[in-house]
This record gives sequence, structure tokens and C-alpha cells, in this order.
Amino acid sequence: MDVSYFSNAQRTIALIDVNNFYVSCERSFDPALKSHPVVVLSNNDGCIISRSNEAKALGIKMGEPWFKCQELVKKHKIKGLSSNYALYADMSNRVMTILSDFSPNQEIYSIDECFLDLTGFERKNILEYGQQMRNRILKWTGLPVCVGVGSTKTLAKLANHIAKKNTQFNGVCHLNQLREGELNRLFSELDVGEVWGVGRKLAIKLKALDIYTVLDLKQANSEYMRQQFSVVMEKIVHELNGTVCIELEEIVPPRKQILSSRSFGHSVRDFNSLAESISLYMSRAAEKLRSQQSLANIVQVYIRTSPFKLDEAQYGNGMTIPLPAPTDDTRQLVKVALWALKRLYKPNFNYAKAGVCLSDMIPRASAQFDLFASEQSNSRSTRLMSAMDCINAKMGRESIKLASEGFARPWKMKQGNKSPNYTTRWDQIPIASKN
DNA sequence: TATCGTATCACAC
DNA sequence: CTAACGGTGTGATACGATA
Repeated sequence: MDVSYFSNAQRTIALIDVNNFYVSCERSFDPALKSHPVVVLSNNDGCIISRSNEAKALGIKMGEPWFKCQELVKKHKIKGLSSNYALYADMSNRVMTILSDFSPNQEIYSIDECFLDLTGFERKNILEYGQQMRNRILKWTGLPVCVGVGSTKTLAKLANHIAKKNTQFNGVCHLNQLREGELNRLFSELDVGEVWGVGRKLAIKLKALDIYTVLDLKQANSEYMRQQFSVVMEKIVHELNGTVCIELEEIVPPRKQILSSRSFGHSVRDFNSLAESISLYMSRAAEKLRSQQSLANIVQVYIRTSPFKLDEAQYGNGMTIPLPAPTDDTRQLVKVALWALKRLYKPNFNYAKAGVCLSDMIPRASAQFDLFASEQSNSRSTRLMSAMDCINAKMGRESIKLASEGFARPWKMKQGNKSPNYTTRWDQIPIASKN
């Protein structure tokens, strides 16, 4: 009987995840990095956000501030690279395109992971299929990936984790092909915190209820879990037992909020520097807004000092401004943001961060014309913005911009050790050496 | 009373 | 040289305000 007639038919879902993604991208273009422990740093070279296996083995922790690791760094010659998002985004596109050939149903879940629906694929070939994915991605991009397969997204995630930690799986783990005893053994050895959706706090709360391992959680009563926690936890329990509660989302819904914020390379005290940064961030946010064909109804702006500088005076404040009419016009949005900044700004503080957020969006297609603006001015705005986006797409970011975004940018972030843009800038491709 | 808006929390990557 | 600690997005829940 063909079980696929039933909506609750068992599914086969794969989760493919690049190992140590950012570090692997860097290594793919600079093989010399392969012989060193390597980490990639967040903006401003602040925190560690990707680690090679060697770095993990040395005890370098995820999210750790870089300056706090300098002892270990010197001792073991750990390389710390500034993040190069243009490179990572480009590599991500390549990986996702390759994987899209393996199934008609793909959900790109994050920059380095995607789900593929393999329901109906010949069961016994799936392990081999996973190996094909790994081989092709390695050959075409130089990136190592692992493949986890299960009957729900939550199980596929776990399978991926198991494939990464246990070398005997050779990078591909299919939970539905394990014997029940073997599955239970694996689950009983996995901390409950490894489950997708169970973070630090929930893990503590679960353990207080004697739920320590993935197996414990799988065998928990879902009703009870809902009552003790939330619907989220109830769904997790069902998913661990093979019942789909979290569907594959193939079409990416438009963002509901668009945020652009950054810490400064050095703290700033003057209004003008803040105004420049706010203008720049708003320009970025507005570009994203237009690229998803939305108009925003609400603008938020905030500034704050550094919460880590305990000896300095602290101040942080934000403002939410509802717009008279939804818009995607950079000039209008910047104007509103600067208006807000004037009211938020207080002199004599060392500001460390500023940001803007656009929200309450509507699709541009459904926009009503602003009754108080002429039709002519609306279409002029649209045409100007399209022209700006076009020029910047063709000639490179910031070929054309508002003067208020600034030129000197004393607040610009630090990137002490950034790799070249190997894949997106011709002028940064290293000349091949003869060897 | 039902719903709304908003702040807060938790989580992922 | 010294100081130096990310950014973006989602969903659930709690709670007072509002229609």
C-alpha cells in the first residue's frame, strides 16, 4: 500500500549542515589555515563565532570575547580571522544550489544549513545519497558537510549532530535505519540540551524534573510537558517521536522586522558621529526593505553606552515612531530616524552602539497611496530609490548614497584580520603561485 | 470579555 | 600602543489598556 495517501504518512527529512562553516570557508581558499587551529570573529573582532575542531579541542568556547583568549592564542598559535560575510554568503549560495538538485523540496534554514524532503526516496539508497551530497559539495566548494536523516525536522537535526560527533557514521546518519536498541542507546547518551529548541534555561528546568537525556524527553508525557512548559515543548516531544509538528517551509516569508545595528570600533560622544551611523544603518535597512518589496509603518531608533564599562556613566534609550504613511524611501526613513536621534541624544556619554529597526510592514503591492502626497511625488520617490539600488547593485555598494551617511566614519568597526573577498571581487583574487 | 499592543524572555545560528 | 565583549530574527507569554 502506498502510505503517502495519508497526511500522517511517515516522512523522510534530511538536514545538511556545513561543519564549522565560517572557518571552513576561510580554509577552502587558504589551505595554509588547515594546519592551524582557526577561529572566526564577530564584528569588531569582538567574539568568537566559528571554531575549527582543533580550536574546540583546545577549550576555546563559542561566543568568548577574543581578547580574553589571548593566552591560549599565543600558546597554541591560534589564528583569529575577522568575519568576511560577503565570502560566506557567496559560499552559502553555492552549497544551497548544489543541494537543491537532490530534492524538489528544500528549506534553506540558515546560512549553512538546509532541510531536504526525501519522502518517497528509495529507503536503502538514502545513506548513499547522503554520501553523494557530501562528495559533490566537497568537490565543488571544498566545504565539509554532514547529513542527518529522520522523520521530522527535530530528528533530522539530532541525526546531524550524531553524524558530526561519531566518526563511525562517516558523515551521514539515518535514524530510521538504526535498530531500536541502538537508537535508544544513542539518545540516552545525548544531553537533553542538544535537542533543537532546548536552550540553556529549558535544559536546567528539564533536569529539575529528572529529564536529563534526549531519551528521557522523548519518553516524557507530552500533555504534562505542555502544562509544565509550553506548546513548544509539547511539539518537541511529538517531533522526537516521529510526529511532524514543524513543517518544511520552502517559501521564505518576508521579514516581519528589519534591524540594522552595530557596535562602534571606538566609542563616540558627539551627535554628528551618531547621526552618520544611524543614517548608514537606516540606508542598509531600507535597501533590505525594498529588496523584499515591503513598505514599513514603524521606525525604531536606539543608542546606548557599553554595558561592559562598569566604571563609566550608563545611558541607553530608544524611540518608536509610527509613520504617517508606509514607505521604503531612504530619505524619508533617515529623516525620521534623525529626528528621533535628536530627542534621544544626551551629551557627555561614551556611546558604544546604535541601531534602527523597521517593522509593521505591508507588501508594496497592497500599498495605498498617501492621501497627503501627490501621486507624482510618490512615483518620483519610487523611481529614485530603484535607480539608487540599480547603481549600487551594478557598481558596488555605496557607489551612491546619502551624504548624511558620512565619509570619515570615526566610529567604523574594527576588522584587523579580514581575508580577501575571493569570490566577489576580481581585484582581491590572489595571483596563482607556481607550485 | 475579547482583543490589542508592548515588553520580556528564550532560542537559534 | 592600548583597550577590547555580535548581529538578526522568530515565537510565546504576561499583563495592562482598550473597545
